[in-house]
Amino acid sequence: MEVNNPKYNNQGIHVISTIFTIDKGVTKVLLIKRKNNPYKDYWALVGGALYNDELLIDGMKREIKEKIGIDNIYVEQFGLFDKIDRSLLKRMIAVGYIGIVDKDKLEILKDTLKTSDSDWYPIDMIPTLAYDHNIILNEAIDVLKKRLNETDLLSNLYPNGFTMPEIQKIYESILDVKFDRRNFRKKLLSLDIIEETNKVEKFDGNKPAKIYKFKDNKKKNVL
Amino acid sequence: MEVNNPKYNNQGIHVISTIFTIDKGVTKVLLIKRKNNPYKDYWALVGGALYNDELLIDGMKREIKEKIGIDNIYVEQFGLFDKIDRSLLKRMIAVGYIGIVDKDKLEILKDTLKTSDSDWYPIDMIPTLAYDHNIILNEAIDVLKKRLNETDLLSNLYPNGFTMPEIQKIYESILDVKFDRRNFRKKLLSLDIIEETNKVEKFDGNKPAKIYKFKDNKKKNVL
DNA sequence: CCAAAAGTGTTAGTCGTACACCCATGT
DNA sequence: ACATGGGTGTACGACTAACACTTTTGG
Repeated sequence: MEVNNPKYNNQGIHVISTIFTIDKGVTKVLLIKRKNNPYKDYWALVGGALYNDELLIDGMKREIKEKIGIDNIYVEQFGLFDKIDRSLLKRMIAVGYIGIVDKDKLEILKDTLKTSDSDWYPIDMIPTLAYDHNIILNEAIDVLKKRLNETDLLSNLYPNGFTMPEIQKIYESILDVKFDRRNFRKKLLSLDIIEETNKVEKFDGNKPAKIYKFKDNKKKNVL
Repeated sequence: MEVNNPKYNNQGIHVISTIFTIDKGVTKVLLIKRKNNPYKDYWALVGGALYNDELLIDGMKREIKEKIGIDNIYVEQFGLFDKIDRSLLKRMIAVGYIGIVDKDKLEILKDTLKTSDSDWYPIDMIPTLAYDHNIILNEAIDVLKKRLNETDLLSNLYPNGFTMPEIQKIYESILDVKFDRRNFRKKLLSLDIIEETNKVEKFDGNKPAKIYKFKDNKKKNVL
């Protein structure tokens, strides 16, 4: 390889995350507002340029930490974005990541070195984003639905376990369908990805719900 | 983005293909022998560095053309390989591609500008390859099996149509299982990805077999 | 008419889907 | 005791898997 060959000496990698949450039945994605050019004051997905000495996943986690202050959330790769002019300064290839979090358990930074704001946007009310981030987000939404039963995406959401009604509402919100309670329970149990704990969650005036948790060896990755 | 920031000013993209064929029931992959350092005289997968002005898929097809002389075969993305030291001259991220071809219908070059040999290797008899190509190949073999029914991977194999026994042998070779003839036919027809032609293929002394072909709108991509 | 390989239909089991009643709790 | 929401079982239809005989051809 000729290291300085101009045909390929001006390239870089972006790592871009689509971080979702379910807020009262509405699927939302986390956007940040850019402080600097290019795309100053545009909303954007959380991400940035990979460093030379980082694995992709580590660069992604660093960017998430820098831009919204959150440590170590589980995200997984879902696609590549290679339009030649998607970034104007350099030839940048973007690697897309997906994660799902419980927004009420996190403290999202509003203002950082490179961001002036952050907020959760319903996925059907997304403004024009920086770069090709609208394209990345749309693909992420499709992949999110396909991955629910195949990967560990939901593992961030309930670190302390969940009840059947809770997790069913998550599935229903993301997939935009309704499931029969009995069949949903049977199906999820039959997938061999969750297990019962001996705890229950009590509500005011209701029958307590059993708490389940995801098995450790839960799901296989896909990409 | 600070274009010359040393944290990320020395990166590049590899496009690497795993091109499979089925040879008398044995799944084989195409390897080339490298003419130059690094890894001079090692066997390797077909691939190389992406140019700045190319889409990934176009760079992949250019590399396939340069290294084995084949035009325009169908390949699809299947994964990313990001080990920090996978290439020593630069930080290189590899994008893996998969394709399946009929080796008897192609004229594979043995000697090119950068290659001194090429050959088909059974996937359980692979030598030590250049770079991280053994890792890439192993992952490709897994993905190949999962994708058979989901994508257009088989479309290269039979541009002029195929008989049920032919395509069944391909499935059986790749998946390493046996199917019941009746059930295989029913299943493939039920997938709505193939259609009957009015042609038959005659064999010596046997009942002629109907020729089917893949529908144009056949399958959806996955990655 | 024989050998070789292609074509076809039926049955049993499994999985997914639809659906209604009982149970535990707090007030 | 009642209101609220959680837990459970059964019956039907759809899909998957097992299995053997008939058809067409060339020699």
